[in-house]
Amino acid sequence: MLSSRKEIAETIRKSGHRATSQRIAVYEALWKAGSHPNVSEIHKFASKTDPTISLATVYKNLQLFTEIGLVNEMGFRDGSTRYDPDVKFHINLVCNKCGRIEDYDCISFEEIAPNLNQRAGFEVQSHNFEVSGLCSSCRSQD
Amino acid sequence: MLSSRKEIAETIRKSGHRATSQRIAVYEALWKAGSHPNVSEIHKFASKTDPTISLATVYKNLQLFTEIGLVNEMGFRDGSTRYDPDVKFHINLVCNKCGRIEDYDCISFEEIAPNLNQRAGFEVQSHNFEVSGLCSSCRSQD
DNA sequence: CAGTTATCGATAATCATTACTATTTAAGGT
DNA sequence: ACCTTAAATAGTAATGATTATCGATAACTG
Repeated sequence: MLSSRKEIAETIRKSGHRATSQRIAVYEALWKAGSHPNVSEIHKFASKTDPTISLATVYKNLQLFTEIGLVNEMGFRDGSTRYDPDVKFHINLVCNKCGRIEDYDCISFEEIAPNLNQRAGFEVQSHNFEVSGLCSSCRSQD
Repeated sequence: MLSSRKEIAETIRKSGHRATSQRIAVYEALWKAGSHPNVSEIHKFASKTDPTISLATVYKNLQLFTEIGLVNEMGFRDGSTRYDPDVKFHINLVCNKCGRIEDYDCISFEEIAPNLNQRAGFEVQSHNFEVSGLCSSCRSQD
């Protein structure tokens, strides 16, 4: 996690892009907007810092952050697209009833698919491991 | 895989739904439409069997098949939703450049997250494991 | 500090998905 | 085989998410 605005700005510049105030607001909003926020949730939080920030700007910057590896963009089974600034490999447990997403730590990706790069010639850039079903609290309600 | 129409029809009826000709056409199209088809690809193939089948019908039946476990519905990073009649656990390697999706077999889900049900109280209904990056042929083009 | 050009805001356009409704049809009982 | 009836369908309108467009603005370079 990049904590200071200076640090965020430098990371963006290093990737060859301009460190605008909107970009920094979007990056900060990513962390404030709770776990696995979608675009409109991120926009809501970015608006607190910059009340005139456009939804289109949020979209474009999330795309940029995805390209430069600052955030993990994920498509879910229900069609929603969500973002996670925590790029560490983990399982997302998605409840089909209440919709909550819970992170679950498991063995490393290297243990799951050893030497994927050499075996399949595939260069990994990001992961999304979604497991959907029923969470404990929804199961006990029936 | 259910091969005969009679077998498909029986499976649908067992789930408490009507075995319509459109449903059977959608199920058969799922296999004919190549690997990980999206809705419009499935609709295209189902139209060959039933030229008047509606896109809305394809949507509704894919939803039904997902509910009764006949197909795996998956959301991808690029926002697309695709369907896989092969519900066996595997990794989908998605190339960010050419878009091709390649299946990759790995260790079982039980080995990745042992006793998930007991540990997290989570009842698993489906998986989608997406790994995106660059495939071997796109890498060698640079 | 001025010039260049990436980026922004606002909004229109596009695309995927869902909602709606009159009509058709599968399945069960006679 | 024929009714009955509720489920399912076709066609289309409505919705919602994402992308495209473009004139205005501001970040970086020298």
